[in-house]
Order: sequence, then C-alpha cells, then structure tokens
Amino acid sequence: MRTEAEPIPRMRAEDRRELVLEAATGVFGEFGYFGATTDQIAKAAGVSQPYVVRMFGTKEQLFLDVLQRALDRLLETFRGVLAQGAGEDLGLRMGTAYVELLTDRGLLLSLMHGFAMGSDPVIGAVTRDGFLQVYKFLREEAGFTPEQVRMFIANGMLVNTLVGLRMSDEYDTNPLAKECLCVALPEKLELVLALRESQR
Amino acid sequence: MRTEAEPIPRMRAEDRRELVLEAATGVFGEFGYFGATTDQIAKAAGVSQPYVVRMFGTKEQLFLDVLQRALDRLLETFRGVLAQGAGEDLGLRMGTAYVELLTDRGLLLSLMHGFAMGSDPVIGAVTRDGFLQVYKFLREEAGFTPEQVRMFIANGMLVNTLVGLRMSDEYDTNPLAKECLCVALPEKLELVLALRESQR
DNA sequence: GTCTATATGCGGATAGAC
DNA sequence: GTCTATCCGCATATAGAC
Repeated sequence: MRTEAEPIPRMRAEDRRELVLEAATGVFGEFGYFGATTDQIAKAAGVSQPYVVRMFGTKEQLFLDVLQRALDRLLETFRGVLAQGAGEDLGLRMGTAYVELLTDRGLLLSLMHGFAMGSDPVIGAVTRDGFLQVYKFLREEAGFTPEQVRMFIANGMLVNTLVGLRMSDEYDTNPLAKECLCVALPEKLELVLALRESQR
Repeated sequence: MRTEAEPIPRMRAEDRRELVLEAATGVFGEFGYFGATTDQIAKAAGVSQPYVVRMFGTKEQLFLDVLQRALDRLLETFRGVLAQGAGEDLGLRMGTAYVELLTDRGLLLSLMHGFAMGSDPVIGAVTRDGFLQVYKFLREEAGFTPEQVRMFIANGMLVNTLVGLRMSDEYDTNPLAKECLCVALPEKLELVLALRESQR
C-alpha cells in the first residue's frame, strides 16, 4: 500500500546499474559465480531479483560485466600510479595500490573466481584475455622486466589467496596464521589488517 | 534387464570410495564446489548419483574429503622430495614436484577453489588449516627461510592461476599467451605444456 | 554394495502490472 | 524504472528394492 509519502526510489538507469554492479561484485567475490545468487545480489543492492536479471539479461552477463568493471578499475589504478612517476619504487607503489583495491569489496576476489573458471567457454575466454591485458600493461607500459613481472603477479596471486582464505580473521587467535601473514605479506600486512574491521 | 553374463560391478567400499574421490577431485577442480554436481561426479566415477551421496553423506562432506585427500598428497609429495636430500636445489625440486601434481587432474585446482571459499564457516576453516599445514611444513620441516617460503608459495599460486585459466590452451594460437607463460613459468613450462594433451 | 524412483527446495528467468 | 507473482528446471537428498 504505497502512498505519495513513500515514493518508489527511482534513479537513472546508469546509476542503478552501477549500484547493482557494486553489490554483485561483493557477492560474486564472496561466493563465486555459481555460489552467488541473483537474489543475494538484489538484496545487497536493495532491488528486486527479477529486476537484476532484467537489467543484465542473464546472471552470466552480469558476472561478465562485473569482471570487466573490475579489470577496468585495476588497469586504471595501475595507470594512475604509473602517471605519478616511474622510479625504482614503481613495483612497490603498484603493489600497494593493488592491495588498496581490496577496499572495493570483492573486486579482486571476483577476478580470482573468474581465473578459476578457465574451462568455461565464455567466462574462461574473457578472464584469460583480462589477465593478458594486465600482463601486457606490466611489460609494455610499466616497463617491468620478465622477472619483475613474474614476481609482481605471483605476489598478487598470493595476496588474493590469503584474502580469499580470510586468513586475517585468525590473526589474533591463531599464532601460526599471524606468522604466516607476516611472512607472506611484508610491507602489505597493515593494509590487509586494516580491512578486517571494514568487512563485517 | 540384467543377466548373470553382465554382473553389477561390485567392489570393496574402500576401492569404490577412492574411485569416487578421484572423480570428484576432477569435477570439483573444473567447476568448483558450487558449480560441480553430484551427478557429474557420479557419471565420472561410473556409479549412480544417489550412491555418491550415500557414501559421503552430503556434497559438502565429499568436498571436504576431496580437500583432505589433496592436502595429504601434497604434503606426502613434499616429504618424499625432502627425504631425497635437502641440498640447495630443494626449492627447485619441490617446485617441480608441485607442478607434477597437476597430472592428478583437479587436485591443485580443487584446493584453489577451496582457498577462494574462506568465508564459508566449515570449508573456510578446513582450507585455512590446510594452507597453514603447508606453510608450517615449509618453515619447520623443509627449513625454508621466510623469504623462501613467500616466494615458493607465491609461485605456487601463480601456477594454480595459470592452470585454472587454462592459459596453455592458447599457447599455440595466441602469441601473448605464449609469452606470458614463458615469463611466468620458467623451468616449469615444459611440464605444464605436456599436460595439455593428457587433459581432453 | 548399488540401483531406481522420487520428494523437495531453490534459483534463474518470464509475464505483466504500475 | 521497478515491482509482484509465478513457472520451470535442476540438484541434493531420501526411500526402499535387489
């Protein structure tokens, strides 16, 4: 029973779309493509489930859009760091920027879930291409040596894994988890720990 | 209509269980926990879907058993390498052994999918513990320095990612994919490429 | 030890009103 | 632009026979 006093919250399609993409990023990041439901995403975005499907056509298309958005942000962030100068500490600054992307809940984790879906004919093709875009950027734009690229990406995947594992949840209670985090994420530890409170 | 000429293939529960675990490892590795279905696993193992559920109680328990088996094999493999001597090339030999584990289809990929499920109350707890077991082994048994541990695990996660992405599928057709693989997996490239044929 | 038949619940998608 | 109602298929799990 709606009255004029409580109007349906409408907004421009573009804004609503961004809102849903943001919500979907968080849910896909936490549960993966198959584990996430369009209803969870809808609730997180504050809209109805059919509307989510309506906006993107299919769940798969929504996931692809989430991946594309995540990739765009990642490259945009890296280019921003590069634009501030390409000194010897470029790798370190980009590593820091990478970890700071974790504040956009699910962004890197959605990509990670995508990386594990290489055998899917459509999602696999998109994620492979996205990964290669990043590789190409590091080599050709950032000017990393092959060895630097390898180390940079490897460390990124390590960060993804530890965040996906929620290892920091046990930082205070499990001494081994604390030690593992200190060893695996030197320089980045504080950033990762700072995120604990902000997420649930 | 069965006759005595085509008997139902029975076997000891233990053997059948191992058969199903092997099949489940492959399917979970390819599709992840939510993406895989007990029916796919049953077909891969050559048994009926209800029997798979009957044997393990629930799909979740089956996945947990798959993860435990994978972890056991991983540590068993590492201990085998360590037993052959702890020279300076230990890291290299263990890295090679790790990649060779890829021949057990889905073993490392199942673990990777588990790593992405840290927020699941039960699966997350198990995978965190498993990851820490490996960390502990590397530090305390293999005697790696913190830096060696970080590099070793980071490279392992990089291998997982590229395999999960099926990047090697494009080795022959996409020059950038080829270059990326050469850069990311020096020393391990041949091993990974050799696996292409053996999988589908 | 293993199957067939089936109950049940859930999730993506569609129809159509407002 | 956004919702409610609902269909339909699929996947896990159960019941029970052989």
